[in-house]
Amino acid sequence: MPVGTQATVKGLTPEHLAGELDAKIILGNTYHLYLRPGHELIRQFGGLHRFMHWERAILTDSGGFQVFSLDGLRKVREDGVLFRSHLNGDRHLFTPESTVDVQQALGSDIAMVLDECPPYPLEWHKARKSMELTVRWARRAFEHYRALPEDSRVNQALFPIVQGGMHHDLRLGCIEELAALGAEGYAIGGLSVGEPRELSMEIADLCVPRLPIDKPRYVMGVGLPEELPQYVARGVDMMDCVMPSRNARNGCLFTSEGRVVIKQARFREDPLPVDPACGCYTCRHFSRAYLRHLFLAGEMLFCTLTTIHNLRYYLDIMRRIRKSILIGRFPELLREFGARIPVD
RNA sequence: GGACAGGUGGGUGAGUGGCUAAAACCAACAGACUGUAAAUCUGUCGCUCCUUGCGAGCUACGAAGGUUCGAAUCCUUCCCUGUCCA
Repeated sequence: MPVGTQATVKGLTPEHLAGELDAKIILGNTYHLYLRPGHELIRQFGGLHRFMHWERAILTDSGGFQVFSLDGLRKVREDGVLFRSHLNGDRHLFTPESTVDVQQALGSDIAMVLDECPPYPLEWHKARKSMELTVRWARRAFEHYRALPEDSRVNQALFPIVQGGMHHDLRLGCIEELAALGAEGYAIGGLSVGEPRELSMEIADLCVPRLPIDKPRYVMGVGLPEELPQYVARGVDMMDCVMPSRNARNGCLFTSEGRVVIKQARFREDPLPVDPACGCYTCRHFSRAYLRHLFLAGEMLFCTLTTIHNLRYYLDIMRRIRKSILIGRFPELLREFGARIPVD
């Protein structure tokens, strides 16, 4: 899932996303859209889809990640998270209930429960306390969500988020509690917070097989291109990551031959496309030398072209994975990406 | 011809006796980026050497000379640039 925090995947038009990239679903963010432009304004415009002219699916994150990333601008309490706006310092209380309401106003297809995304490393006792709070919040969110009046309720799935730090017993305990909610899908959160990559994989390996197999399983905030098949091999159905879009803007391109840091001097006169094996618009029409020029000149087209490429590269990997599964050749593809087949 | 102002590292530009191999910004080069406070951030950025140390040596603030323990900073002469006046 490409990430479009502020009702835009930075640098792209919805036409890029739906056409060239053929993305089926993108992310939005409750915290950011609540602060600006405001969920009521978006409701006025007929919801996030119409507001941003995106007809396909949208998943909105709850603001739980901002508990992590805006550490210092927030206070976690029993009733919710008290944020101090990063824009102007105003105080806003996010509760499990209000977060459901805001996402109802946004009208996303999948809403996420408010969770506490804790930092890494975190000792067992603190991780336990944090996980238990996340579980209580999830229950409250679901209670509120299910009590929404039928007539005004927007059709929307709500996913709870497994926490528990890097502690196996806490993760398993959390899964047990959340599974009882009978949600339409489940997420694993608290990864991609600075831990070693093998550890993210280890936790996914532990959690994913224990989540309901007939429901979408979503690992939040991962990963590198070569990790995507590995997560899928562990039973992951959904992933999102800012890496393809953010790195594109910063000049780091993912290719079948590894990373290409397009701003490097060695590409000054390079006539080749970013990735000769890629079929994206950028690779079909532009040289590395041209992209490097755009970067050095600070041209905004740079962001557009590189974001198209990186997202296409990610989404192509996912398309290949889906296809290989359908024709029963996923193990071969997994081997091609140099991954070991999981024990489970 | 005259009167002012000024010449600093790739660029802009601070610095007016020692804390200055010289602020800051830009450029250049390299690195980072994981549910986006990110078109952001970090590092390097005169040369050489090594035991890589808040190390040693050399060169450097237009040029040459001088004053001083010590000069980008003060003095003298010269060269150059800009503005204004004739």
